[in-house]
Amino acid sequence: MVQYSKKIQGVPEPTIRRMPSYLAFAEGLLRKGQQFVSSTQIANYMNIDPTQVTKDLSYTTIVGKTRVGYEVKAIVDVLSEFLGFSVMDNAFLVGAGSLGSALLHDSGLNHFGLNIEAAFDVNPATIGRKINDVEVFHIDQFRDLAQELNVIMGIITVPAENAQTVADLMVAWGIKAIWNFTPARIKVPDDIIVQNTTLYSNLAIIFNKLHHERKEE
Amino acid sequence: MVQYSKKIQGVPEPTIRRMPSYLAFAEGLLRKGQQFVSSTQIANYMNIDPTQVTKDLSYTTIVGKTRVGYEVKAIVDVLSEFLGFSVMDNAFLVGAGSLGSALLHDSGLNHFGLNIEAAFDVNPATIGRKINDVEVFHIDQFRDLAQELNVIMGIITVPAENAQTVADLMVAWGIKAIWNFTPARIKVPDDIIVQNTTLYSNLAIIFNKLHHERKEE
DNA sequence: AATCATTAAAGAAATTTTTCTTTAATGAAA
DNA sequence: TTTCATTAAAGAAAAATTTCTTTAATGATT
Repeated sequence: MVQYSKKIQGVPEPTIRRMPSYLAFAEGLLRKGQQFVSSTQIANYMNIDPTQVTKDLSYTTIVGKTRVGYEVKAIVDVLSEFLGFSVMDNAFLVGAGSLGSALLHDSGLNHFGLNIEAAFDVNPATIGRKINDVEVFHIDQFRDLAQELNVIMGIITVPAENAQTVADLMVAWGIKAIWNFTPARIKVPDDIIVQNTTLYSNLAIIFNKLHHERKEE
Repeated sequence: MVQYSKKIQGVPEPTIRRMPSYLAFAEGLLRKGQQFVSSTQIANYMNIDPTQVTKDLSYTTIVGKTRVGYEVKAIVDVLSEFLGFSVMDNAFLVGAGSLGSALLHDSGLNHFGLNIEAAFDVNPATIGRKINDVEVFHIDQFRDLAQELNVIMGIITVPAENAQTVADLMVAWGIKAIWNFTPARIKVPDDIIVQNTTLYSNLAIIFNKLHHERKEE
């Protein structure tokens, strides 16, 4: 079957996954006052191939100079911009349990362009409280607040069995993207962006390497 | 160049990433009393191709029955075993800040075979406290405790700039695997397993889809 | 009992991602 | 000034992963 349209100009997801680390590295170099950095240096830091770095950076407007490398400042500026870390987007978080409150405490999210406007839960013990200056509301109040505030992302940190219910509510509320931290997979309309982040997948990979994989010799 | 040895029998990492979700789905079905599940059902739940599911499951000992599907109980049992979720491994966590304490609160880790024996920090405010029954020690005490307890994994949840220092200590302490939650990349000997889990990568992917990617039409 | 529809499984093909190779540029050293 | 070594960049090749195709099995339906 002929495919008449696809993602235009899509940057590979593995590339995007690596970029925040390039950025973190460059930010560190910037603080240390280093002006240029070569793909070899970056690759060495990341334990990957140098051409991988140049390929990845070639998706942006950054250009390197032969025998010199890339300008550190340019990497920081262009990459933050490219990754969407330089504009602030608003989010609601549903599920103010342990993982939820950890995210509320994480200043890194703010640093990378995500502002959590409010949190929601059903637990009377947490409702009304403030976690790191973010107020926790009863989930029934979500609809009204979503109207007032310009919120485009919903973060799901409830138990897996409630993920779909929360997702349905978020879609009804007009949210554009959902960051799902449960192992459950949610069904949403095609135009809603879903990103699943399951910590346990990483655990599974570690265990697999520890228990199964024999070493290369 | 001829490669004389490689990973033997390596299961693709994307496969392992998907497996915890298969498992979570199967556990849900088991609770509901469903006895069999087809690859189509699983694929529909995951929003992936059915053959992907059969391929993934073919790496395990699970076999399906034509026109019936896979036995739910078998998926649960074999997958938990396969993913290493059915034996308990001990870990130390360094960095009892917001993310660190969230992990300490997360019962899911225990459910999936990871037991955090102790936590470490340098902040006097947290040292001596117990977080969800896990005691927080000063990092200097790590060496002694590592001797006593059979700990194979170290979890790094310190600020990025301290990641390498902590990793070096962990390696010196004889840890076999490191789960690194910072965006920094750490250098360790080849025989140490490192798994990097950077939340901000996921954020980058969402932003990229929100800001850059045009929809297919 | 015969047909049909659904399914797992295996292998082929297509796609995606990574690694390798070549080229040209240029700062540093001789 | 000339040579040398390092680098980015572009394209080719290789490797990994996903999707497609075919086959055979079998429960359900007629």
